[in-house]
Amino acid sequence: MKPTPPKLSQVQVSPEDPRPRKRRNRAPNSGPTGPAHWLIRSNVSIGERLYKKIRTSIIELDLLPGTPISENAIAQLEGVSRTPVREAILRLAEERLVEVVPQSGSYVGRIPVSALPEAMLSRRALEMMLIKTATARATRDDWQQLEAHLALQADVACMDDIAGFHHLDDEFHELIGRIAGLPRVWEHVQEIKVQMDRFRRLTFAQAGRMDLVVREHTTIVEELKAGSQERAAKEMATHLTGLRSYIAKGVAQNPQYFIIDIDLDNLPESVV
Amino acid sequence: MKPTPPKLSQVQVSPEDPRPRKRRNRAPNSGPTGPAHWLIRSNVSIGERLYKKIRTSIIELDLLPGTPISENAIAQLEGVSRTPVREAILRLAEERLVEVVPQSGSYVGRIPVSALPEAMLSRRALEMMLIKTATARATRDDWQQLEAHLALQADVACMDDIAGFHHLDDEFHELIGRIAGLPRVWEHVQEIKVQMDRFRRLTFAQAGRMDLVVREHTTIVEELKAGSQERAAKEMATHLTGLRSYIAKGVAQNPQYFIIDIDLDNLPESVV
DNA sequence: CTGATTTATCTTGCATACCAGTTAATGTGT
DNA sequence: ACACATTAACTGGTATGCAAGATAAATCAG
Repeated sequence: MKPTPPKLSQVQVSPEDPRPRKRRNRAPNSGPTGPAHWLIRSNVSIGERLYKKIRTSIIELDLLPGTPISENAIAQLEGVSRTPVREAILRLAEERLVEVVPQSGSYVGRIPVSALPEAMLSRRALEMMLIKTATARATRDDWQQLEAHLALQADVACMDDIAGFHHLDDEFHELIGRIAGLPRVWEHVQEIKVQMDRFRRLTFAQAGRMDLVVREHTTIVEELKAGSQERAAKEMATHLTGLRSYIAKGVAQNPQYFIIDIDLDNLPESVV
Repeated sequence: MKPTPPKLSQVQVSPEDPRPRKRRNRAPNSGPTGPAHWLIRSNVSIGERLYKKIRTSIIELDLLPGTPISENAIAQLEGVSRTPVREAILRLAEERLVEVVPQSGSYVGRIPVSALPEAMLSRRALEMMLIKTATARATRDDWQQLEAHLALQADVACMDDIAGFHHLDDEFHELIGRIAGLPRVWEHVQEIKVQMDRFRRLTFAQAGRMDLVVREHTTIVEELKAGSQERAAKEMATHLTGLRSYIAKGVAQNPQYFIIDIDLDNLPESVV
């Protein structure tokens, strides 16, 4: 198959190398220079693609918590080698979406219960800051974008398109982050709320609640337009509070999907 | 060493395999089960070790932003193969501590300027929530721990041990997170503030400010003991605000260390 | 039939090899 | 001298193979 020529290079040639190189090495590590900024290559490596694909499968519960996943199996299924698969798995393990047990197996990460109330509180704190800042900075153009988005939400809510509505919900909060001039904060919120999202999908169908969400969004936008930071923040807090009372019940129904690392009867209190 | 039996397995045997296996395969993927929880192995893989080592070097500025780093060079230096090195580099690239340019080279990540004000605002929002919650929940035992830590801080501040003081500073904020019953939130804050820490080390020596920090910490603890959530939060905000006015100057001094992705003359405002 | 032991076959961790693409020293033509 | 094509030596992305540990089926001892 492979001729495998005698490849003794790779090793560093000694200074007295009898065969003087015709071409000199290229300048090695000549101090801090940074990458050539004029060419930013697109990162569409196999590993990146697999990461996004598996991540979506986990978040949307195509893969239930605790399901064994095998690097080999995925590699065969996708027709690639284990290397990019492993790259994706390791990234997912870092955000606790996958649990890797060395020499034994990997599993879709169970939801750490302690992450749920903390994520809710963190998200609320950050998004209250975002809505205050957005209220202070929003232009009339921003108002229009927000209202157009609200109309879109109402449309999709009518059609009972849960997945589509979930996407729009994220987009709405992202828009507020952009208006606040703090888009990275929304990215952090997204990382924080991953386990919350999985919990929600596991426990309630969330159908019928879409109208309520649109109403709350509408109220938030109204307060934003009125320029009242505190009231807008209060509405945002109302919009994001909750969940806490559902945790104990949700965990009790399907304990195999969770890592119960805190006392379910004594969940962290919320202080607004 | 090892007889290495004819290992033609690995491939899936066809159903009509003339040599029926004496041992059957072990049950494959029999539904969600989760890992064997009774044995939690320590994760001291080479990749993990390298990740922490390189990360520390970057954060503590042993490696300046923009410095080229080579997977091969590190692998040789550490006496391991490229695989675990690559694993570490990829993790670092995710938190923007390394910039990877495919087929060209990798570099210590330059500091994205836009991350600085956003990190400060996020941290402030989260830590204000933490101190309020901690104030509400703290027991007399917690008070003692806090005061003991303040004494420790004062000691180290006297000795001009900057690195040690930085560590204690982090520990103080971590303690507040624990008292609030929300330790994961502090972990998130740590991720958020990485670029801020690098900026600080790049621009000011921070010497002489240690006494001020200890005084501010002391004030915060006093308000916590008094049980006044709002005042404690206000002191925390004061403690964490700042930096903004230094950004433009710091970037101007060493522009090669930064990714200037926002308008330096129009940094995001702070809304408390 | 029950419980301990063996063993085939899994798993992930790491090493190695190869590839395509980038880069910069070099050679060459003008 | 200077512009330009050439090309050796690098880069990170991927494929593959082996090793050590874990696990459950198969086997054996009682």
